[in-house]
Formats: sequence, structure tokens, C-alpha cells
Amino acid sequence: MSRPSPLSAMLPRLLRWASLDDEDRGAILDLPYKELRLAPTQYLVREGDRAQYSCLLTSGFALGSKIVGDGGRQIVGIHVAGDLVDLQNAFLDRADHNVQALTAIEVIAIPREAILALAERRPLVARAMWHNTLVDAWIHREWAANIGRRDAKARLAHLLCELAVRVEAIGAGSRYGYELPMTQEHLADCLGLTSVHVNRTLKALAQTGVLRRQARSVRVADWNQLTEIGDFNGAYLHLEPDSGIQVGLEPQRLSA
Amino acid sequence: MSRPSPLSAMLPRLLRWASLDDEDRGAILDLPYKELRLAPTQYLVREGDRAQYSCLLTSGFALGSKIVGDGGRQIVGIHVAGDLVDLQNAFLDRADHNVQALTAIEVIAIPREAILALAERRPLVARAMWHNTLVDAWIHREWAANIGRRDAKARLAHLLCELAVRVEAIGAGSRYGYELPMTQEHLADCLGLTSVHVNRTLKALAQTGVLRRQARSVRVADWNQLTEIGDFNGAYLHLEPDSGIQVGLEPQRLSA
DNA sequence: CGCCGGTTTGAGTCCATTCAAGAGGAGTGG
DNA sequence: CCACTCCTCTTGAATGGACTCAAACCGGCG
Repeated sequence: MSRPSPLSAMLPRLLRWASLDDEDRGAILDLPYKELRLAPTQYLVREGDRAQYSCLLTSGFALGSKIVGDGGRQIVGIHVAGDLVDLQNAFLDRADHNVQALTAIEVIAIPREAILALAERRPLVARAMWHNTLVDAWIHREWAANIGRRDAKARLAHLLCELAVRVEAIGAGSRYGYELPMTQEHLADCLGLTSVHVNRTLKALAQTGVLRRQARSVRVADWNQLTEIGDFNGAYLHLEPDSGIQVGLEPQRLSA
Repeated sequence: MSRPSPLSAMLPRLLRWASLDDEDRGAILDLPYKELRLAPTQYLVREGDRAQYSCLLTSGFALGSKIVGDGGRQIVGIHVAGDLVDLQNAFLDRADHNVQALTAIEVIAIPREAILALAERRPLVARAMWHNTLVDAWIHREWAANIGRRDAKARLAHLLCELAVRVEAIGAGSRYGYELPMTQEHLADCLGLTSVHVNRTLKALAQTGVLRRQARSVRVADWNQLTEIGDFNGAYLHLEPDSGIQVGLEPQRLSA
């Protein structure tokens, strides 16, 4: 008996978005691919590359970033095991951002033509991948709101909440305590802050008692208070059942 | 002879992303829909709604926004005529952000089930819509970088460049001069600034001579300098042919 | 005419940055 | 095993960009 294809790691993610039949699954497992291993700091794709592959991250952490004119870096997304990375490379001529290994990572790279062909033959798989993209866009909007309209303490708390939930969802820890392989400079580049200020803000959070930090691990002493400080509602991650809670003001019907 | 279906306004946008045959086009034109007109400030969807429609904006300007805990507003996107708005509503249970009319707008609302059915029957249409979503995500990443890592002057210049190119692309003006129906407070909420500071920054830009502003119109005296100040590369809008310019550092091949 | 939303301007404050220096830790090599 | 280096974290002091508060101005409109 052969060991299961590494592509099977793609199934849970896609099944989150659509129910796929045996033919759909078979088509996924038949995709051509190559496995890659990258050491920390190595680039999977660089902004401007004519990237030919879309990737599935099977282990480790990666991050997406953009460099602005004066050399500043903005991290635009964090990827954990199971995430589909660079689906946009299937369509867009050039990579719009860097993807870099944060820890040692393992990646399945799938040629863009294979992704496109799969999407054309298997509508439900296409739907699942599209859905995944829509969730990514949602996450981006959350980040924009976080960076643009919250102060440093709330921004940081919000990010730590997001990471907690995502790490917990892949079984790599719990929201009350998890390993975070990011430096304070990484956090700063996610949040539009400087590492110095992240350091001070982290200290301030620790002093209020909501979290304790040693080395690269985060211990959340008071989850509710952390979500409070960070103005965090995890619905956008789509990792928990719909709470049914209305987050807006009075709902208004769509009317002609 | 009947007047052309308002749905035909959807074709140019989708044809930008995929070449569709007659059957594809027919399926689009057969979509059920209703036409809506909204006055300025009216909401098309509110965050938290169970939205049942995806929309095509056929005239006017709209904007997407999120409200954070302390009442602050972050604008997460600006929509112009021809844009597909709220495609995510076809999949996601609840709207993740508000969509609000900036000017008087006309909208074609299509039931989510119809979008899903179309995507399932017509793979190339699905592909075009997916592609559109990927471009949206790219735009979001640009915004994150803009808000997180540029100073006020560059942020504002970048936004004015983006709007110039988009307005030009729909034939509603030229990048050297266009009508902008946004208040300074709107601009501020796009950029993570306050309206007071936008006012001062606008004045500073005017004083360097790159632009002149009267009332709601923007005149760009020196386009190149404005793109310079705003660190703007319009590739992400996908409105102009690929310049072939490498924006990253030395490209690096994907290798095992 | 008087209101109203938006713009403009000023003065003072504060959050976050910059610059700088030192401490802690992990890995490397002699 | 220790010296050395490189990163990261930590802290202090000074600076500055953007904010807050507030008032005045302006044009459009009922």
C-alpha cells in the first residue's frame, strides 16, 4: 500500500467550503505537484515574479509581505499549515507580494495550469477555491480596519486573538497558550507599528494581566478580556459555527 | 425590439478576466435580477446582515466600510460603475462589511442562488468571477500596505492615483482631472487618518504644485510626481497592459 | 436669511517614532 | 569550554507626526 498523497492535505480545507464527491476528490489527488522544503527566511515567491505555481502549506508558518518605496515592510497575511497560498498565481501574471517562510516549512506546489484545468472540470472544487479566496479577502478587510482604526494595544490584542484561534483550529495549541514563532518586528510589520512600540505595548498588556509572554510563547490568562481589548470577533475566520450574533446596527432590508 | 438587459453591463467586467462564449453570455443575461436605486448615504448592505444578493454597480460610486469598537469607521473599498460588489454574499452567511451609496447609485441585485447556479453550470463564468475576487484581494493588500506603512502624504497621493486610474478606466474623467464625490472625511476613513489631517495634507500637496483642488474635483498637474510621492504602481488594478517592469528584487526561481 | 454639512485654521497634546545603548540568548568556531 | 557574533528584546530620552478640541469660514439650499 502506498502512503497517502500529500495532496490529501488539501481536502480538509476545501471540504470546509463545499461538499465534494469522489470524483472531485479524485481529481484533486491526481493533481501534479512537487514538494518543497524551505528554511526560515527563504522566499517561496517574490513580488514581481512570474509565478507558475499555487501552493498548499502543509507544515510550518509563512507570511506574505509587501515592500513600500522607502523600504518599509507591511505583512499582509500569515499562513498556517493547511492554508492555500498564492491561489492568485493561477490567474495573475505577476506575484503581487512576497511569500516567505517564517519557520521551516513544507509546501506542495501545483502548476497554475493544473489549478485552472481542475477548476474548469470540477465546478464544486472551483467553488471551494473561490470561497476560500473570498474568506481571504474578508481577512484582508479585517486587517485594514485593524491597522487603520485601532490604537496599538487593540491592534496587537486583535492580532494575538486571530493567531490564537487559527493555531487552535489546526491543533497546534490552544487559544489559552500557543507557540508563536514571530519576532516583535514581525508583529510590528503586521500592525503598521515599530518593533520598539510593539515591545512596550506587549509589556503594557502583560501588566494588565491578560497575557504572559516568555520567549516565543503566548499564554492568554483572560481570553474574554483580550477579545474585549482587541475588539475581536472571530467570525471572519470561519472556524467556528455561526454565532448568530448581529454585529451591525439595526438590520435593513434590501428594498427597491 | 427590447432594450438591452441591464445585465449586459456585467459582460465587460467579466470579459476582462475570461473569454466567454455565446452560451456563457446567454447564461449571464438570463440571470434573475432586480434593479435598485439608492440615494447618497443609503445602505445597500449592513455588516451582520444575512445578505441574499450579490450586486453589480451600474452607475455612481459606493463604498465599503467597517465600524470598529470605539465607533471609528474604516473604508475598505471604493466601488465605481461596472464593479461587482458583494460577490462574497453568494457564499458567506453574513455580510462582513457595510456597502453604502456615496452618490446616487443604480444597482443590479442578483440572488445568491442564481450566482451559485451560474458558477456551477458555466465554468468560465465562475473563473471570471473568481478572478475578479482575486484582484479585489490584491487591492486590499495594497490598501493594507498603504495604511500601514506610508505617511499621510504618500497615503493620500496613492489613493488619489488609484482613483484617477479607475475613474479614467470607466471613462468618467481623466487621470489629469476628475470629479471626486468624496468628502475629506471619506478620504480620512480610507486612509486611517482624521479629516483635519487630510485637509492639511491636501493643502501641502497643493502647495508643492502636483495637484489643485476645487470643491469636489481633482486636477493633477504633475501625474508622474504624484505617483512618485504616492509610491504608486497601478499594476494591481489590472487596467493597463502588463508593463513588464519587475517591482521586486532579483527574482528567485522556485526550486526543490 | 439662517441653517447645515463640509472645509479651513490654530493651539495644545499625545501616541508612536527615532535614535541610542545595553542586556539576554542561541549558535559557532577556535 | 569559552569567546565571539548575531539576533532579538528591552529600556530611556527626545522628537515629531497625527490627533483633539475648538472656532471660524464657506457655499448651497430650504
